[in-house]
Amino acid sequence: MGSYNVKQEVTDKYSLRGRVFHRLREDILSGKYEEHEELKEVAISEEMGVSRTPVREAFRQLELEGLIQIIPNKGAYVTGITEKDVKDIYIIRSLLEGLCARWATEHITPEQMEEMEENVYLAEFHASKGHLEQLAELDNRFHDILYEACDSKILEHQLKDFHQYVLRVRKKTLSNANRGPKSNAEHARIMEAIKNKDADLAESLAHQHMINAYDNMVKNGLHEAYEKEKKNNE
Amino acid sequence: MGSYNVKQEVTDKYSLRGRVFHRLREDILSGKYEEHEELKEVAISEEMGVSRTPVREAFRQLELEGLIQIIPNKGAYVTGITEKDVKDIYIIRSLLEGLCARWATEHITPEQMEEMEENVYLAEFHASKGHLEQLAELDNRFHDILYEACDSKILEHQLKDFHQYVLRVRKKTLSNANRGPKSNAEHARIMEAIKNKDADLAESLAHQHMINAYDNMVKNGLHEAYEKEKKNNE
DNA sequence: TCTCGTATGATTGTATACAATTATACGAGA
DNA sequence: TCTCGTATAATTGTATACAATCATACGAGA
Repeated sequence: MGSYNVKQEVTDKYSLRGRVFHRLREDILSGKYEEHEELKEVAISEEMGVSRTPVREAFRQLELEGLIQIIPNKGAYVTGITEKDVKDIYIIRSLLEGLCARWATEHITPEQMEEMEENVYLAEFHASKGHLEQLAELDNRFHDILYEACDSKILEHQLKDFHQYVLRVRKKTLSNANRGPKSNAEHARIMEAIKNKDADLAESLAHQHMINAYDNMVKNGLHEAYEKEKKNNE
Repeated sequence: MGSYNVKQEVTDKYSLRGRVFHRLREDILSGKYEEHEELKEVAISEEMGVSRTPVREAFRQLELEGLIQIIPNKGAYVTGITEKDVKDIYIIRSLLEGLCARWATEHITPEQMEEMEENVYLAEFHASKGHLEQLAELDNRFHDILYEACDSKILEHQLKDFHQYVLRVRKKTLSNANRGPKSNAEHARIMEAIKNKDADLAESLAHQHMINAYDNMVKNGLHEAYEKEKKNNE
C-alpha cells in the first residue's frame, strides 16, 4: 500500500504509458503473470513495442496500486496477496459498503435507482438460467452503482479500489454456483431498503452482504488461492 | 483517489526520484504550493538539480497519491481538497479507526503498549505546559502506534494514507488550544480499554474520538480552509 | 474592430544514450 | 572441493534529444 487515499484515477488510456499501465494491470489481475514474478522493463517494452520510459512510469503507478513491488536497483515483482490480506479487505469493505449504502439511501438519483432495479431483475433471470458469467458481471455492476450513488468521490474510489483488488480471488468465489443467486437476493433486499429510505437497514444489509461473501469465500475459494500462494513460496 | 488499496510505500528515499517524490510531497502538504497551482517539469527539475525523468516518475506517483492531478499533454496541478472530501474522510476514518482499535486490542505487543503509555504520559505533560507543537507530534505518533499495533498491513496503510492526507487541514484544527488536551484524554481512555482487552469499548472510543475531532474541525478550522478553497476558485 | 487561421514558442510525451548498480560466471588460492 | 574475489553481463537509474501536443501572439480578411 502506500498512498494517500484521495487518489486520482488513471484515466489516460491513450498515451503509451496509459496503455502500458492498463494492459499490465489487466495481465496481472487476470493471472497472466504469476505472483512474485519479476517484470523486466526491456521485456515489457519490447513486447508492447514501446521504449522503457512509459514502461517505467507505468511501473511506478502499478507500485502504488499495490500490484507490483519495486525494489530499488533490483526489479519489479508482482505482489502476492496473502490470505490475511484478503480477509482484512473484506472486513474493511464490510464497514465501508455499509456506509456506502447509507449514503446511497440519502443521495441516490432516480436514474441510478432505475438502473439498480434493472440490474437486480436481470440478475434474477440469469440466476435462474445458471448464467454464472453474466451474474458475476451484474454483481460487479450492482456494487458500482451503489458506489456512484453514495455521492462521495472519496468513498466511491476507495471501494472501487478494494473491489477491483480482490477480483483475482473473487472470480473463484463467485464461480461457486450457490453464491451467485444468494448474492443477488441480498442485493434485492438492499435495494428495497434504499428505496424505502431506510438508511439503517440498508447499511446493516450491505454490511452483512459483505460478511456473507467473506464467509462463502473462506469456505470455498480462499483455500485454493492460499495453497497456490504457499506453493509459490516454496 | 485511485488505487488499489493494498498499496506499496514509497520507501526509496535515496534515488533521485525518491528524493523528488518526498520533497514535492512535503512541499504540497506544507502548503508551499497553492492548490490548483501548476507544477512544471522543467522548473521542478531545475530547482532540484535533476533531469525531467525522475521528476516525471515522481509526478506519476504523486498523482496516485492524490496530491496532484495530471491532465494529459497539459500539465500537473496541485489538487484541491474540498470541504466535503475532508468530512467524508473523517467519517470513513472513524469507522476504520474503530476497527483498528479493536484489532489492536487483540494484537498489540508489550513493546507497543509501553510506547503508547509513554506517549500519553508525555502528551499530558506537554498539554499542561501548552506545548502545542509537541502535542500535535505526539498525537500523530499515537495514531501511528495504533495503526502498527492492529497487525494488518492493509488497514495500517489505509489509515496512514488518510491520516497524512488530511494533515493539511488537521494542522489548523490541532492548533486550536482546546482540542489538544481533550484529544489526549481520549487517547488515554482508548489505551485503557486496549490494556483491559476490552475490544468493544476500544472500538467505540476510537470511533468517537474521530467523530469528536471531526466536530471540532467543523466548528473551527474547516471554515477557514473552505474559504481559501473558494477564493482559489474565483 | 472583430474573427479566425497560422506561426511561433512552451510544455509534455517518448526514445535513446549513458551511468550506476546488481547478478552471474569463472578461476585462483587454500 | 570449497571459498572468495574479480570480470563480465544484465538490469535499473538518469540525462538528454527529439516528437507531438498545446498555448499564445500576431496579422489578414471581412
